[in-house]
Order: sequence, then C-alpha cells, then structure tokens
Amino acid sequence: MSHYDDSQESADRYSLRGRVFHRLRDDILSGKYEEHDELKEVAIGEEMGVSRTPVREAFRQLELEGLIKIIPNKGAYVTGITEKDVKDIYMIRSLLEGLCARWATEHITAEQMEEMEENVYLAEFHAQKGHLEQLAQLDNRFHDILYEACDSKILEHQLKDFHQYVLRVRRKTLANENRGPKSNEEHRGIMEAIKDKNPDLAQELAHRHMINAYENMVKSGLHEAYAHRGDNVT
Amino acid sequence: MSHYDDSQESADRYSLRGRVFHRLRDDILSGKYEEHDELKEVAIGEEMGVSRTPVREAFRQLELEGLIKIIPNKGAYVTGITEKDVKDIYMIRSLLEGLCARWATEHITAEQMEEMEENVYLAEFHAQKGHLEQLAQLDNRFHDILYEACDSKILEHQLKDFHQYVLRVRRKTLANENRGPKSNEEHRGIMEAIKDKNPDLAQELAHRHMINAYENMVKSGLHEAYAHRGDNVT
DNA sequence: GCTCGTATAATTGTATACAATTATACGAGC
DNA sequence: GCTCGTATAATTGTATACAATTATACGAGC
Repeated sequence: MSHYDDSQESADRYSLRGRVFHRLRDDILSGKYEEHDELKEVAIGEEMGVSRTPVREAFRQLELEGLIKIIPNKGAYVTGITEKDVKDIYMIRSLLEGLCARWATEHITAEQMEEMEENVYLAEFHAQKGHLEQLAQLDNRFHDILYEACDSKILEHQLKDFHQYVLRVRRKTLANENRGPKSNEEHRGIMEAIKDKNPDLAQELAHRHMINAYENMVKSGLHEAYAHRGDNVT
Repeated sequence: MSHYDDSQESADRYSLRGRVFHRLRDDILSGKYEEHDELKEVAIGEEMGVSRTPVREAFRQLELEGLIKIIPNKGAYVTGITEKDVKDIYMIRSLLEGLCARWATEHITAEQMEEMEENVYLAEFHAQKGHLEQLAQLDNRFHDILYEACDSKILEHQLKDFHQYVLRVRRKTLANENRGPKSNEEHRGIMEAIKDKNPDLAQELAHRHMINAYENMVKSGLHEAYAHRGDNVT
C-alpha cells in the first residue's frame, strides 16, 4: 500500500526497470496479457531488449500492485478480477468518493473549482454533439479534479488506485452512449453542491453517482468485459 | 494495490528476498529505522548476509508498500506519516469498517460468529483483571475476525493494509488503560448487532467504534507516537 | 573564509554467470 | 496404453562484475 506516492509516478519511467514496469502494466490493463498468462523473465527481457534484472524488479512491483502473482521458483502469472471483486470495489469506491466530495467541499481551491465548472459545461457541449471520446476523457478528468481537491494524499491515492484497477473491466464504448450524458448531469449536481459549500449533499450525490455507474455497468453486461482504454465508465 | 494476496503473505518468507522484505518492514514499523533514514543496499546486504540482488528487490516492494521512497540513482529513504495522514486513514477506515460490519452481518459463518462471541467474553474477563496485553491481542483479533467475516477479499485486504500502516503510530499501552474496556463494550455492541442480523446497526456501531478509537488516540496525545508493537489502539 | 571545480570514492543500475529448482521428454516395466 | 523414474532442458534465485551516476574531499583562486 503506497500512500505516499502515486504509483503512477513512483516507479520512474526512465530507468529500465521503470519502463518495463509501466509497459507490462499497460499490457495487462489493456488486455494484451490475460488472466493466467505466464510472464517469463527472459522472454520479456528479450522482447524489451533488457536483461533479467530490471524485469525481475518490475515483477516484484507488479505483484504488489496485484496485477500478477509470483509463485516462488515457479513463475509469474497474470491475476484475474472477478465480478464480485468489481462489485466490491464499486461499493468501496462509492463510500470513498462520497468522503472525497465532502472533503473537496471544504478544501477545493478557486482554480480547481473553476476547472470543475469548465469540465461540466464542456462535457455538456460534447454530450449534445455526441462526441463520446471527449466525453469519456472529461469524465475521467472530472474525477481526478475531485480527488485532487479533497486535499488528502491518502484518499487521493486510494481512489486513483481503485480507478486504475477497474480499468481492466471497462466495457466497450457502446454501452456508455446512454450513460455519458446522464453521468455528466450527476457531475453537475456534485459540482454545484461543492460550489454551494454543501458537504452533506456533495457526499450523497457522489456516493449515488458511483452506485449508478456500477448499476449501469451491470445492466449493460459487464461480463465479457475487458475492453478499450479511454472508455467512459467513471 | 494488491487485492489478491495479503501483502503479509505475498512476499514469501523463505526466499532471501522475502526475508529481507519482512525484516526491513518490521524494522521500519517498529521504529528501528526512522523517517528520512537512508537504506543502503550493501550495508543491509552485509547485515543480513545476502547479496545486493535480493535487497534491491525487497526495496522495490517496500516502496510500493509506501514504507520507503526510492530516488533513482540516489537512494532509498524511510518515509514518514503525518498526523493528517493518520487522521485521514482513520476516517477512511471508519467508513470501511462500517461496510465490513454490514457485509459480515450477511456473510458471517457459524464458526466465525462463535469465535467473535468468545472473543468478547474473554476480553471482558481480561478487562476486569487488568490484563492489558491480552486485551490488546484480543482487540486485534476481533477486527481480524470481522475482516474475514465480511467475505470480501478486496475489503479485507484494504482494511488489513490500513491497520498495518497505522501500527507505526501506535502509542504506549498507558494511554489505553481506559480505552481497553470501553473498546470491548463497543465490540460487544457490534457483535450483537451482527448476531441479530441487523446490518444498519452493525455498520453504524463499527463506524462509531473507529471514530471513538481515533478520538481517544488524539486525546491521549498521538504526537510523540512511534511506540511498542502489540499495543491496543484497534 | 568562501566558492568553485576536479579527482576520487561511494552508491546505484544493469548484465551476466552460476546454483537451485521446476518442467519436459522419453523409455522401462507392467 | 499407462505409470513411473530418470536424464535433460528450461526457468527462477542469487551473487558478482562492470558501468553510470552521485557524494565527498580538497585545493585553486579570489
């Protein structure tokens, strides 16, 4: 559990180990490697043109991130994520997003408030135009702003971790054609509650927002999962 | 974020790397190494009689656990934990312990229920006798039972992680002489709510229990912190 | 005395060699 | 054809050598 650094940044991108780590992470999250796939040190090393040492170190990190499981003397295997795991994560997230919105109400800066408003208005525009790709990106950004605004390294890290983890089961854009605009309406509600300095309402709306996102995901069939990056699920 | 394995167990204890990892972890949590201390690969290696390779791999793991920060080409430094971090963790935990108690109400097994009851009765006995050490251990065990009973690998792992992390700021037993019995009374309430299959009450009580634990900790001065392992803070 | 630059030492980063462990191939025996 | 055991190959675990980077010592110049 790394509370102090964004796991995104912690493993530096410039050392060989950092590059191996990030690339393997992307490959797992994007679905290039699937559950139960075995990752072999030499094969990965040759593929990326490095020796086993940085690969091994990257493996240790991936294991703690929960993306692979290392069985001593045997090998490294890509881990899966069950539907129950996804549900649990969304339930946990719904509570923590609520807390985050509450704290954001108390700690948001003028600049962050500004960007959040802009985000909502811009998203409304793209929703009308049917620009799903932009909508998805604004959705992600909305949550990042919220996480930063809560002014808690610990909570921010926790939520980003969960969000990242859930990327693995993102569904195809199709399912989100209906959700996109509705999601943005909910963002507007959260944004206005924060602007009005109403922590109770902000918490409640952010909480519901996450539950709605989950229910929508289930309804549109999360099962065959594992889809494109950049999709909009929040 | 490792959702799939208890970080306790994931790094196997039998490889050199695993041993180095666990020993360094204990040393940091117990306060042998303090904030900003630098960990040098060769020094640690010599001290434990191993080469740099396992030490380096252990370092990568400790970094993701948030216990050290590695600055590329420079060194590994023990990270600190601020009072705000502790507060944030307790607020987050209070929500998640509530959720955990709710889920436990729905999923607890007969054996777990049995052990939980036993735990509460035994703790009451030790509280009357003034056995602080036993009380502390039963307190820890109570929470572990709760975590296991919620039947969610994700939530269980999350809560254990937080609990472990907070060990770093545990205060001396003294401060808990009053808290011990009170804490056990609260455990009894949670236990009975679970037994009565009352999820709302269980959630609320577990939530409050954690907030009370935090407030007690603050009242008795968490500041000069860093104390004995096995103390009772929940 | 202070600042700066350079030489040297210390330290981390990476590759590789060898040991230990596990997987695979394949034939003996039934 | 099936089971088992052994030889061989493949793979991971650990130590170590060398490269690259950073820290330290120390003297020149002001």
